[in-house]
Amino acid sequence: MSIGLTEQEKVRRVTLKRLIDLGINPYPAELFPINTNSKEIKEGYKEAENNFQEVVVAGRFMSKRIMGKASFAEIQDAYGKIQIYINRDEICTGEDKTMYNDVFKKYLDIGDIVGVKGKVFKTQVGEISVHATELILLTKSLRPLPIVKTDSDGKTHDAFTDPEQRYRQRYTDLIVNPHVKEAFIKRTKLTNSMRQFLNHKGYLEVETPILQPIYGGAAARPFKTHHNTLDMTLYLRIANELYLKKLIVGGFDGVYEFAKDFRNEGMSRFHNPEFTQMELYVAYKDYYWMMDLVEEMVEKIALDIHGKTEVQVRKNTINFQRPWKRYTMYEAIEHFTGVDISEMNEAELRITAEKLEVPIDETMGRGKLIDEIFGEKCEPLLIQPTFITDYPVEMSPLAKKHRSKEGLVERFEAVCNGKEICNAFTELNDPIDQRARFEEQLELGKRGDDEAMILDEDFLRAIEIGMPPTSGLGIGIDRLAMIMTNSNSIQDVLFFPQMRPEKKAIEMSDSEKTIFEVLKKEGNLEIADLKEKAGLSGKQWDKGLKGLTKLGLTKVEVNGDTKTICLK
RNA sequence: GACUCGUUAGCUCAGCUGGUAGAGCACGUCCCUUUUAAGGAUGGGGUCCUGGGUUCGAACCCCAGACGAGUCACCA
Repeated sequence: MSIGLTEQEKVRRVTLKRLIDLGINPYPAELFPINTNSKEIKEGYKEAENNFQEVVVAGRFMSKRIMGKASFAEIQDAYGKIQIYINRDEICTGEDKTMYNDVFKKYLDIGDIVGVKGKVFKTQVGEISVHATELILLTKSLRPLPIVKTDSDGKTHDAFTDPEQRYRQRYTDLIVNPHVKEAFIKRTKLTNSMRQFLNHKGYLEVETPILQPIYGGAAARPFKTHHNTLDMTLYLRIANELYLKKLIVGGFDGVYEFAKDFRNEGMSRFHNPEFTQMELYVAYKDYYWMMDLVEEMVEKIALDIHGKTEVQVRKNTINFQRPWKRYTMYEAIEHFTGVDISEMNEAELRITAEKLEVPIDETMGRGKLIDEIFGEKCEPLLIQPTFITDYPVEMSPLAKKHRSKEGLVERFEAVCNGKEICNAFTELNDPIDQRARFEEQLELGKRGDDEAMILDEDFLRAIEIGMPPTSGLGIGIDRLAMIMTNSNSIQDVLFFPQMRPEKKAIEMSDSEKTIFEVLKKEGNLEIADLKEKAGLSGKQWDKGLKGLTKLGLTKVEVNGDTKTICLK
């Protein structure tokens, strides 16, 4: 058998061959006509009615309990598990008992996908089961699955928990860890609920470019790529804000997009290089209006997913019921630190930050200092959903200046469970001001801020043509999904989180290669001769030769006193 | 990027002071007609993450590295 397979994998390949020899196709092409599933059966079966008497189900073999001529097995389909009862003389009506004795008992393994025809009944122990009349192999599994068992006390044994393996082999994770599937179903409910809400309001779902010649709409480092035909640099979008605003200029009065965005930055349990945001732009609205919309929408999402507005996240019960608390940033800082910073200049802020033990540095301006104090002293304490409004102008080059407060913009974030979940503005539509703000960003860029925004002439042209007063929103779908599914890490709400590449499978080690090369060049050699020619240390020599023998590449021929190493 | 912890059978994990690598489940063979973490008997299965070092001898001690997790830093 092939090198590198485990014993269990070899056994399964032998089994596969036996099945083929028996004329059973382990990978049949034709459709399998299932007419129900585990959930329907468990919920709908009534002993008195004697219903579900001709069922056809299919799923993955998850356990097998053989007791002589009768057996129980469990199959798992998309909705859960159901027990199958198999009796030898019913599966094999004639004299030939191969189907039961060999195929079922020996050749069907945990992990195989099978179809079952039969009738539903309740066992003596009271478990609703399918009494099989026919068993059909639909797919042979060649790799053993981790076996997770739950005992009568509900205690789980041998759970498949290693995060690395779970993320790298999400398919396995999904098979053996039912709660994982639940979390992803909730995530999809979330986006469905949001989409339904926005469609109901009459907004248009759109798609905008992911490959962009100029990246913009946020402050972040991008991924860079190259288009061969046009011979130009393209960037994976870090946001889609500017494109959506161009559509508002074009005359749509409400557009939204569920957007995969890409940021070439650090990874953590809150950050993945690609993540999903929903951005929404609505004409003739301002940020107050948008706050109402966010409250309404997120409350609905919680209701759609959980049937109530309260969501348990670790130790905290978060209640999304409207209305949410609203603080201006100044109010929030005063509330949590007792310090009123609204009238402070940069020097005073610096002193305040130091008093509050907020880490700061020389390069920080007034806006950044305020943001640092907020981020350090307020944000982590905001567990219940809370709107924070009116941010310093320096940090928001795309937001409109506040209608009445000097130095601030009309911007809000919703903070929940100590983390930002959305960001919204009354959008800046004054082209003169917008150009000036971009130019300030250019200055920052020249001073070394590699996340400063780039001036986008096409966007400015659009704004000059005229964008109606508009309110815009960006809401982090992954972060919201983490809260709605009580997940501690973004990796738990992404099917395939980004990971370092897996280590390559076994190849020849250096010492093995050295010996192998000598043998290839010189032909078969006597053992001492080979050792000398290889020129390896004792340890390496021993390891290398043993390794080669194990890989099945060499063998030792003994002839009297001389031992010769041969290539196979 | 810093610190801490981890990496041993297909899975979950033990492995004492450095002395021939273990358990449960899974797998192979055998027994058993309503069981359920089914049971009983028996057997096979290992690059102890990788590479160096110390040692008569390393899963274990030392050094370097890989991968992962957590905390912090960074992150509009």
